[in-house]
Amino acid sequence: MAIDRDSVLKAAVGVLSRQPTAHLDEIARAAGISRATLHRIFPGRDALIREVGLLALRKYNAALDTAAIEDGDAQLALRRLAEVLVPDAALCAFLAGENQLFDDPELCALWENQDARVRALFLRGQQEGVFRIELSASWLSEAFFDLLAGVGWAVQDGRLAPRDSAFALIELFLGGALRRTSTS
Amino acid sequence: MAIDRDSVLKAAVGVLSRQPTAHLDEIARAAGISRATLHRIFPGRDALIREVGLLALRKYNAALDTAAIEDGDAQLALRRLAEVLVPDAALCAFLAGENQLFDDPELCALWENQDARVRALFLRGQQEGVFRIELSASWLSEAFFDLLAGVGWAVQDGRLAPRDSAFALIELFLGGALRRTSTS
Amino acid sequence: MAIDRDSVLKAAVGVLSRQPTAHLDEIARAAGISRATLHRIFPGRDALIREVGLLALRKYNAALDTAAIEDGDAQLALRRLAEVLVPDAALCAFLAGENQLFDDPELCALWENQDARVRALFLRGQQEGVFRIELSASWLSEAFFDLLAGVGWAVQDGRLAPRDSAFALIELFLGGALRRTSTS
Amino acid sequence: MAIDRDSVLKAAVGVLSRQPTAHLDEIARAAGISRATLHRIFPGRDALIREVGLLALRKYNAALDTAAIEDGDAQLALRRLAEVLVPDAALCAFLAGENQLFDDPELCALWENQDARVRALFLRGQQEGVFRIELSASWLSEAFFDLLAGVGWAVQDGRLAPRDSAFALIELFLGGALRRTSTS
DNA sequence: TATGAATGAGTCTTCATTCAT
DNA sequence: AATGAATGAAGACTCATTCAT
Repeated sequence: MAIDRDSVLKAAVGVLSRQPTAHLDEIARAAGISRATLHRIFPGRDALIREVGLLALRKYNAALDTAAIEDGDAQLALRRLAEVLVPDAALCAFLAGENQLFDDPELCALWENQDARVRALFLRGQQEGVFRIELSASWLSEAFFDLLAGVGWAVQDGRLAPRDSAFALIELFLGGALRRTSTS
Repeated sequence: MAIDRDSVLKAAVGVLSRQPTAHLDEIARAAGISRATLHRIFPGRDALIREVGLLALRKYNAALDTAAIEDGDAQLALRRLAEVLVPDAALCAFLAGENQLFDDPELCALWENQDARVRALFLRGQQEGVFRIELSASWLSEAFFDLLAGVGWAVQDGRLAPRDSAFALIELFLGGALRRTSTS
Repeated sequence: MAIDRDSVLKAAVGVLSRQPTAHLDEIARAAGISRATLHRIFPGRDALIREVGLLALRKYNAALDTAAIEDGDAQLALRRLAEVLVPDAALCAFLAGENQLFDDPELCALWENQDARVRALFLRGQQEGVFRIELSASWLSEAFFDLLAGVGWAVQDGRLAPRDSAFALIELFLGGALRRTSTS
Repeated sequence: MAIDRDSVLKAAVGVLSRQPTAHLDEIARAAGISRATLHRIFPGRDALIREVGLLALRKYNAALDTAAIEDGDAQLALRRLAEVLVPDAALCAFLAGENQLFDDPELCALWENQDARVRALFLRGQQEGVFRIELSASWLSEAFFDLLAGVGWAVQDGRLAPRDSAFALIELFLGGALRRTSTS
C-alpha cells in the first residue's frame, strides 16, 4: 500500500494554514516522510498546494450540500453550515492565507460557485426578513468566511477550544457582540 | 531629497498585505526605487518586514489611545476604535498574514500589550452589561481583529468600498447578521 | 558514495591559497561539485574558510607534535619540523593570506598556542647557544613562517620543485644566504 | 588644490597590505575622503590597485638604483638594498598579497625586469663566492622578497619595531638563524 | 569640487527539484 | 518504494560605480 495521500494532505493543511510560506521540508517532516517522497506523491510544491486547495474547496462544497443551505429557514441553514464547517475550519484558514491560489482558473471557478451559493443564502435570508439588509450579502458572506478562518487559527493555536468554536462563530456572527436588552 | 522611509513602508504594506511572499523586487518597484536602495534603507527582508510590523503595531496602539478605549461607554469606545482603525485596516491584514512575525519578542510583547487593552475593553463592556457574556472577551477581541483584517483585504481587492468599511465592520460585529424583530 | 569533506577542503586550499578572493564557483568546480552542494557541506563562505583555517592550524599543531619540537637538539628539532611542514606549505600560504581569519577567537587562540610553542623552541635554542641571540625568538618564529608560506607559493606556482623545498627552506633559514668561508 | 593622489595612495597601501580584499569604503575612510571622491581620483578599484602596484614597483626599481646593486661587493649591495627597501616594506607586503596584479602585462614586465636584476645580484654574488651556491639565485631572490614582505606585515601590526626591521631582515637573510661557532 | 544618494552587476544563498542507491 | 545526496534556478544581498546636488 502506498503512502496515504490523505495523511500527507492533512499534515500539509496543518502546517500551511499556520504558515503559508512553510518549506516543503517542514511539511514532509510533519507528514513523517522525506522531501523526496513528498515529491513522488505530489509532482511539486504548486501541485501540493493546489491539491490542498482542491480538498478545501471540495469539503466546503460538500458542507454546503450537507447543510442543505438552499432549504428551509435561512438562519437555521446558516447554523447547520457553521456546524458542518467548523471541524474543517483549518482548511478555510488555509484558503484565506493562500489567496494567490485563485490564480488557477479551475479553483477560482469552484470558489466563485460556492461563494455564490453562500451569497444566495444571505440574499434569501434578507428577502425573508431574517438577515439585516443594511449589510450586503457579499460582505456577510465574506465576513462569515473571515470569522471561520479566524476560528481555524484560534483553534490551531490553542486560543479557542474546538468544542466552543461552532458556538463562538455562529453566535457572534448572527447575534453580534452587543447584549440585547429586553426592553429595546 | 532623500527617499522617505515612510513612503517605502507604505508601499511595502500595500504589497505585503496582499501577498506576504512578494519578492523584494515588487516592493521596490511599488516604492519606485531599486532593490539596492531598498536594501540601503532596510538592511534586509526580515528587517523590512519587522519595520512594517512595528509600524502596524504602533498605529494600532495609537488608535487605542486616540479612541480612548478605556473611557466612557464600552460600545461607543469600540465604535470609536473601529472608526480610527479602519483606514489602516491594510496594516491589520498584513499582521494577520505574517503571524510568524510574533517570534520576535519585542513585537510579541507589543502585540500582547495591545491585545490586553482590547480584551479589557470587552471585559469592561461585559461587566457593564453592554457586551454578551456568553462570548469570551478574548474571542471577541480576536474576532474583531479578524473582521478588521477581512475589511482590509476586501477594500484592497475592491470588494468593499472604503466608505462603507467602518459601517460594515462595526455593524456586523456589534449587531450581528440577524435582523432584530421589534416584537420578539 | 558521499562527498568527502576532506577532498573539498583540499580543493579549497588549492584555490584559496593562490587566490584568497576566489569565488565559490571556482572552489566548487575545483572540488568537482556544484555550488549548491558546496553550500550543503559548508553552511557558507565564512564557514568554509574557517574550516580550511582550522584544518591548517590542526595540521600545523600535529606537525609540532610529530616533530617533537620540545625534544632534543633545537636545531634538529627545527629541521624535523621543516620536513614535516613543507608538504603542507600550501596551508601555511593560505593562513598567511587570510590574516582576517584570526578575528575568530578560537582560531586566534589556536594560533597563539602554536606560535608560542615555536617561539619557545627558538628561545630554547638561543639559551642552548644554538640560535643567534641578536634576533628575537618571535622574529625568528615569524620569519620561519614567512619562508614556509613563501615555499608554499613557490611550489604551487611551479617556481620551486617540491623535492627541493624542504632543503631550500631550512638551509636558508638556518644558514642564511652567505657562504661560510672556512678561514674567516 | 586637488586632493593629494599620493596621500590617498599611501592610505590605500596601509589598508590593502593588511587586507587585500578591503572595500573601497575602508580605503576612502582611511584617506579621509568619501567613496565618490575616491572614484573621481581613480577611475575604479582596478585602477587604484594598479596605481598602488605601479607605485610599489617604481619604488622597488628606484631602490635597486639607489642601492646600486650592480656595483661593488654583492653582500654590501644587498645590505644597501635592504636598508633602502625596508622603509617601504609595506609596499612589498602589498605586492605579495596581490599576486593577481601580475595579470597586467605591464606590471608583470616591470616585476620581471626588477626581479631579474635581483637574481643577477645573487648570481653575481654566487660567482664571487659570496653567496651559497646550493640555493638557487631565484629562490634567494624570492626568499628575500618573502622576508621583506614579512617585515612589512610585522611592522604594520606592531610585532617588529621599525628601527629593528632592517637589521632583522638582513641579518637573518644573510646569516641565518644558527649561531656561528668560532671553532667550526 | 566633493559628496550623499541611488543604482547595476554579480556573488552568495536557499530553495524546490531530480538522481542514484 | 523510499531516501540521502546532488543540483538548477531564482531570490537576497553587497559591492563598485554613477548621478544629482
